[in-house]
Amino acid sequence: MPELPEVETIRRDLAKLIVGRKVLGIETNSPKQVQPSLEMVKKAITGTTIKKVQRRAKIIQIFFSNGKIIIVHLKLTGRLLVRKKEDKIDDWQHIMLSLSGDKELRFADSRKFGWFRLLKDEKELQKILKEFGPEPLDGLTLPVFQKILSSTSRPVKIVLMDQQRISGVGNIYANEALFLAKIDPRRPAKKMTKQAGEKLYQALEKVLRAGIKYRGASDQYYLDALGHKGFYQEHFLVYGRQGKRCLACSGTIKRISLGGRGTFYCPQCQK
DNA sequence: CCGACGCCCTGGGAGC
DNA sequence: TGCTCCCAGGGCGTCG
Repeated sequence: MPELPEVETIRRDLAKLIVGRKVLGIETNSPKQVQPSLEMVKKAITGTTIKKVQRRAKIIQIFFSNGKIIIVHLKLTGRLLVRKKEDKIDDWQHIMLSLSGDKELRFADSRKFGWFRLLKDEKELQKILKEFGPEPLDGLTLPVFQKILSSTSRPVKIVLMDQQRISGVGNIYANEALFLAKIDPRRPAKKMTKQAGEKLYQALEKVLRAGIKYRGASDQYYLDALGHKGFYQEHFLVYGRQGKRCLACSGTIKRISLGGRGTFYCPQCQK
C-alpha cells in the first residue's frame, strides 16, 4: 500500500518522466474515479504542459501550464505508470493520459479506491492540504511530535496513522517504527514517556528514510512509475511476519487488529 | 471528543 | 479443478 516513501518514489520518477510533456488527451474506463468528471478534466488540461509534480502526505499533485492541478490518491492498490503508447495494456489500468513523445501516464488500480481530482487553482489545493498534519521528514520536530502524543489517549499506532495529526504514515511504517522503538502499538499515546516519544520519533524518521532508499515496499501491488517493485519488503522486521521469530529477541511476532487494521508486534520486546 | 462500524471495491486465498 | 465465500484496508461518513 503506497505510503509516504512509495508515493515519494513515484513523485520523483514522475518529475523525471513527465514534466515538460504536453497532454494530448485523457480516457477512462472507470468514470467514478475521475472527479469531477472525465469531460471536465479533459477540457481543463488537454493541450497544456506538465510543469511540476509534488507530494504532500500520500497525495501526488500534478501542475499544468494553465494553473490547473490534478491531485491523485493511490489508496491501497493504485499505481501511476509511465509507458510508451504501444506498450501492452497494464493490469487494472483505468485512467490513461496521452502525452507528447509517444508516452502515456496510466493510473491502474485493482481495488478502485483511488482517485484523480481536478482542482481549479493553488488556492483550492491549499485548502485541502492544510487539513493534514506535518510531514514527518519535513517540518515535524521532536517538540511537535511530543505535543501530538501528549494530546490524546488513543493507541499510539492510531495516532501515527492519523493523517490530521501526522501525514504520510500508513500501516507498514507505523508497525515498523513501533517495533524499532520497542513500543506496544496499543499504548495510549499520552502515557508515553519523553524518552519513549523521542525513540519513536527517531524510529519513524529512520524507517521512512529507509523506505525511500529502497524505493518503497512492494507487497502485492505497489510498483514505481516504471513498473518496478521496491525493495523495502525485504527489510521488514514485523510487518506480515506473524508467527515468525522476532528478529531482536527470538520471541514470536503476533498479529492483532487495532482500529480495524492488521497490527504486528513482538509482545516480548514492545512494551 | 471518542470508538465502533459500514462503505467503497475486487483479487486471492480458504474451504468444500 | 471449480465453485462460493469472505477478508483486507485508507479515508470518510454515520451513529451512539
